[in-house]
Amino acid sequence: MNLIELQQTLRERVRAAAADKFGVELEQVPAEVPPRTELGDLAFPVAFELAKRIKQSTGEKRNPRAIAEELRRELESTEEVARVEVAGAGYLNLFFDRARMLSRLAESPAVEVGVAEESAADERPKRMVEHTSVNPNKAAHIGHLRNSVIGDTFVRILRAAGELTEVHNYIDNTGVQVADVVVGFVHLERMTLEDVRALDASLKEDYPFDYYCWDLYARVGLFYRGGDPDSKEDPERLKLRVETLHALEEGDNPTAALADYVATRIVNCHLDTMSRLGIKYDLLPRESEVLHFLWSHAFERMKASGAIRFEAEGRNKGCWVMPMETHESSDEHEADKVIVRSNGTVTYTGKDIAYQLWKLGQVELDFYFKPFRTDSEAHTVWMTTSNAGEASPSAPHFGDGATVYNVIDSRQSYPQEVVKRGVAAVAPQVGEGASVHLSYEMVALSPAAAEELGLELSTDERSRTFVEMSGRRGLGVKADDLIDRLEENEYREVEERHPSLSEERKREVAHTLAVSALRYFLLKWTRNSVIVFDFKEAQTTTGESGPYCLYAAVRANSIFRKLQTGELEGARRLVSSADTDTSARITQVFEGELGGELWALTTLAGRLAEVLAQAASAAEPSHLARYALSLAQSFNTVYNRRENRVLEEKDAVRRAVLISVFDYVRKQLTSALDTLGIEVPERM
RNA sequence: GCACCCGUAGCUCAGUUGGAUAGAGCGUCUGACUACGAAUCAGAAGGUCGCAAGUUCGAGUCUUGCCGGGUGCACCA
Repeated sequence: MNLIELQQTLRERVRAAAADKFGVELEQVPAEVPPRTELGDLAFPVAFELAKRIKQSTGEKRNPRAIAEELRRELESTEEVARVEVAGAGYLNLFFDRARMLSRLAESPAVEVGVAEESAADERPKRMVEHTSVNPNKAAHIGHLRNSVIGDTFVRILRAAGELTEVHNYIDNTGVQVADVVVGFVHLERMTLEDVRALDASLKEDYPFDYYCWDLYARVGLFYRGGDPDSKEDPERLKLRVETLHALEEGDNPTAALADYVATRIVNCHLDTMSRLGIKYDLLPRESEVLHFLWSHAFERMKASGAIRFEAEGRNKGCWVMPMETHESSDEHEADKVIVRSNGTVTYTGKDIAYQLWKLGQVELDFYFKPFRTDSEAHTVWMTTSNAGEASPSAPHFGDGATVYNVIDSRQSYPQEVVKRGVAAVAPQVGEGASVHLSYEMVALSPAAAEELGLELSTDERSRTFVEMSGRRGLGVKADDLIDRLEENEYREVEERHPSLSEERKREVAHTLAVSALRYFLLKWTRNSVIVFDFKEAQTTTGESGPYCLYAAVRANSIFRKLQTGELEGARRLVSSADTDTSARITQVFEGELGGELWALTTLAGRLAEVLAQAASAAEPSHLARYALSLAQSFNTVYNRRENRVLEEKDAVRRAVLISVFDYVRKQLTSALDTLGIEVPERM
């Protein structure tokens, strides 16, 4: 039995007792963790609610404390509960049987991360998570990292909470951004597909293809503005973009072939970048297939359901639009959203509705799938394809999700709202609840970080609290540069502390620490908070950081390396023995200030499953990040006390309790960190 | 103008479906190592939770109004 199950049992008891003794049917029984351990392990503030309900139904005024007293006896008969106190105005405070709980917790299996792989017989509703979705025309930047890390961590949380997931990284391979880079290659550099291939092959490791495109894209932007970054775009030059875009949508021509080469190459670069952070995908759905396979079918459904209408006159004459009544229109802004332009092309929002309908199993047509690439751990990521000849018969069953989570920055909340409404209008049976916009705020840089990455700042910018990224000003940080920098910083620390490690090991540890610093930094804030990246803050070991959490786990592990063989098993046997004398002595270990602190650590470690469930339902990875930190903090506090030194402990029972608690804590902490995508190294 | 998000300690932020004395980190000050790993820990100082009403046994949390900040409102994505 874990804490969640016990809580559930106790809730049921309270509910039954309320019905039995007071004739009140409670829909839910809120439970909470008391503010201090002295007040117990679990509290039910249920007597207040009952007093109110009794008064409502019978008019009789009952004192909450008296009600709590009556419920007390009911709860005390539970095996795991040592005693119950009525406190304050009527709180029911429960104290667990510490010896019994320790043996239960010590036996419980660790939360398993990522093992809940799908199988053909899996009946669980599928949670679709789309994240990353970076335009495949240049290197990924720091803002994309927040998207990917939030998305990937959310996937890990869902899996750890027992859910079935499918991870998508949408590839907009026929959009404006790809077209612009193609304009650069074709019109600025006068290159053919063969030239681009040759160029790609000639590029060195420190300036790869995605970096090249990053610069080329900036040059194209400048070209559209006639060479002046502050002037307007020249309509004549923009015609090249439109021509290119048309060629991409038509397909089967040299321009489209070049675009396909660029997009596919950049997708590979993005996958490489994300893979450095342990991020993987199941499927790469491409816009080209959404257009070819889904659009016409989805369009018919949208028309048939009345979700969209044709405008015969007015501002949107000739367009198919989705009416948005709740948004007031004004002279300047039309509230209705255009889905199909008057020239017959589809807007991004239109394609997104079609794609979302497919993800939810509401469009019957299907794509072809081909394996795109397989990583070192034999995980294959698939890609959609229009070419039936490439279709793999062994492709997994994609789509047919029950819920869709789209990790997209908060600036796109309006179009996401349109998509949600559109889907619900076409498929009322899935409704709006099936579409979740997992929005997050932007990432800026601290002035110190910007300068560390080689950006030139004005004196004004240097004095501000953060520097905003700006593509136009060239103020941008490539994800790989950022990760490189983090790894270099950590490498210096590792070299100083463990000069005897092999070069390879040092690099490995530095990499692990860098990933922990970056992922933790991106995850510790709630999603709707703007974050300011700073190397010092991310890589500190004394504050709220990944390395701090790792240090606690590494220290815990080092104890177990020094224990005698079999001692851990012996300790487990001792704490799980039913012997009343032993359990009395175990209970004693948890008494007093020192024991209370140890007990608080134990119950905190026991809350992982509960935290995972909350993080999953709130779609908020920062809950888990905060939990990991507090567990690491509590462990460090307990660990630091001289009285708690395991290896010096002479009393056999106390030693066994310390071993069991620390073993449980390190397991829970490791699971929590694993779920955050942070791996615990042997040394650091 | 309309919609969404945010105002909590000097700074940056947490705060579960409304619950007990509002918490962290940084910064400041004072302490603890020939170490089960000090990349750590302990202690101190620091708050009219933007303002004002309302609902409630109970409000940082819910409602309304105001003040202040951010974002979005294309036949771009």
